[in-house]
Amino acid sequence: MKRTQNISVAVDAIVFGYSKENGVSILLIKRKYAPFKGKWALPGGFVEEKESLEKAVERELKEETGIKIDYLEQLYTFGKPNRDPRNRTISVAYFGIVNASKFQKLQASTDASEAEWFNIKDLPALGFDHRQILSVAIERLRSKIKYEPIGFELLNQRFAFSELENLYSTLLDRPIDRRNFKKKVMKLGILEELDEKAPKSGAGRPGNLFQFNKNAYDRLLIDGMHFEI
Amino acid sequence: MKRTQNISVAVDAIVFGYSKENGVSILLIKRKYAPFKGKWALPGGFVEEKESLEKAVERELKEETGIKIDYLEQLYTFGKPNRDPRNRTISVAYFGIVNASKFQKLQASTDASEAEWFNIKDLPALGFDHRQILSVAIERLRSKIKYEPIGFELLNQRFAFSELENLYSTLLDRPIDRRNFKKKVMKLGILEELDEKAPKSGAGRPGNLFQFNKNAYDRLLIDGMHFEI
DNA sequence: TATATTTGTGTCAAATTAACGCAAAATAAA
DNA sequence: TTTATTTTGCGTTAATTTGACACAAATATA
Repeated sequence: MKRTQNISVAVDAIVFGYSKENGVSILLIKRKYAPFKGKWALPGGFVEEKESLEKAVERELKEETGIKIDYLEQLYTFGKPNRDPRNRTISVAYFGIVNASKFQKLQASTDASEAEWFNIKDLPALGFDHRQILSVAIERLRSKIKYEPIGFELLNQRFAFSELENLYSTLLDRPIDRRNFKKKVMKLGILEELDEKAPKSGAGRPGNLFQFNKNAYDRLLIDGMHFEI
Repeated sequence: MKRTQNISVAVDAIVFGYSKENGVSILLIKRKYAPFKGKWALPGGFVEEKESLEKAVERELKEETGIKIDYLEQLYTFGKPNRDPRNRTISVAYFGIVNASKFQKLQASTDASEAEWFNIKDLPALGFDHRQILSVAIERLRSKIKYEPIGFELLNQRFAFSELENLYSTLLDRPIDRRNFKKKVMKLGILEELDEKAPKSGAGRPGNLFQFNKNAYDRLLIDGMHFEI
């Protein structure tokens, strides 16, 4: 077969993080080179000859942000002919999540790096078609928490129940009934309640810590779950 | 930026069709050239320089099978380094549906062409990683009919209710209660019952024709629907 | 004409959901 | 120290939804 094609293949990563104080955030980098030099954009870059797409994402994330991802799945492939001003590039976008502890860590060391977290409600202008990619990712996150316990990936391994509640009501952008929510989540059987109390944060009765049971979750996925809140 | 990459970009199409007699089927072509010459494979091919990915799928489908699709959405991008024996190729796979009338039509003119419908339970050996792509597509179809009325795309515009019931029970591979199913579907408010009777086919009381109301469906999508059967 | 087949319309108990009440355990204010 | 205020844990109850069936009506077929 003759080679007449001249299309580049890139990957981009939309990485979500969460904390109660900063809300749902995504990781952006400040571009060092043209095009869009100095502008904010999604971390990503060109795929190397012998690496898989996933490896490419992980490599780029490490290079550009120093972060190692906790959850990664393919989001969508963007391929409009003129989305890159240089030459035609199709980008396979990946959807990633880091848990709360890593999210906090990067925040502390942000100054040195060119990577920064931005609350999804307060985003800067972005290069390329990254704004559009981001919209697709946010939509995916919103719908995903309704049928997969993906929300747990955003928290630490052990968390207070109110953090989970807070996360869901932030993502769904509406109040949720605390009592009914807890009943529903517990009935899924994927959370273990620990004896330990959560570290105190302000007023109120201290609650137990909870943790996510991965095995129970995998069993659930086989049957298929629906988790309408 | 230096061009060091040498990756080809292709699209593949998984096109579903349905009829009561032949069940859920997908469209395959017999390859005319190496690699996998003479083997069955998904329709598809390399993306041209200035066309979008969707246009590429539509073009390839027309060239290879003569069919025009009724529903098309991106499925997944497959990019393992050695999935094509020639040189590295990533393939953006698309998920398509044709409605029953077109499905029948191709069947009639199959002999001349190299395209053929295969029931998804009785598939031939496939070239490349197309078997894996197919699995992802079938999984998508199975899960999609549970939260989007995508099943209607597989039928004709006007259909007997039993055809819909039959489609769902075929796809879900289990019996469904006809009466409860009808109640649930009708409550979605996206079907209109016509005065006309369905053309008779065998014994039994003749039923009304139904048709899908696209406007009502779009309204429903905004709120989000769940359609657990 | 009797029988089998398919469609249309219900019924009803069980399970689930949504809305809310209230006491217990902590901090914050008086 | 006493009294709010806040947050958690554990309910109750009515309304709704689901799942399992019953049965009559309209047609083809034996």
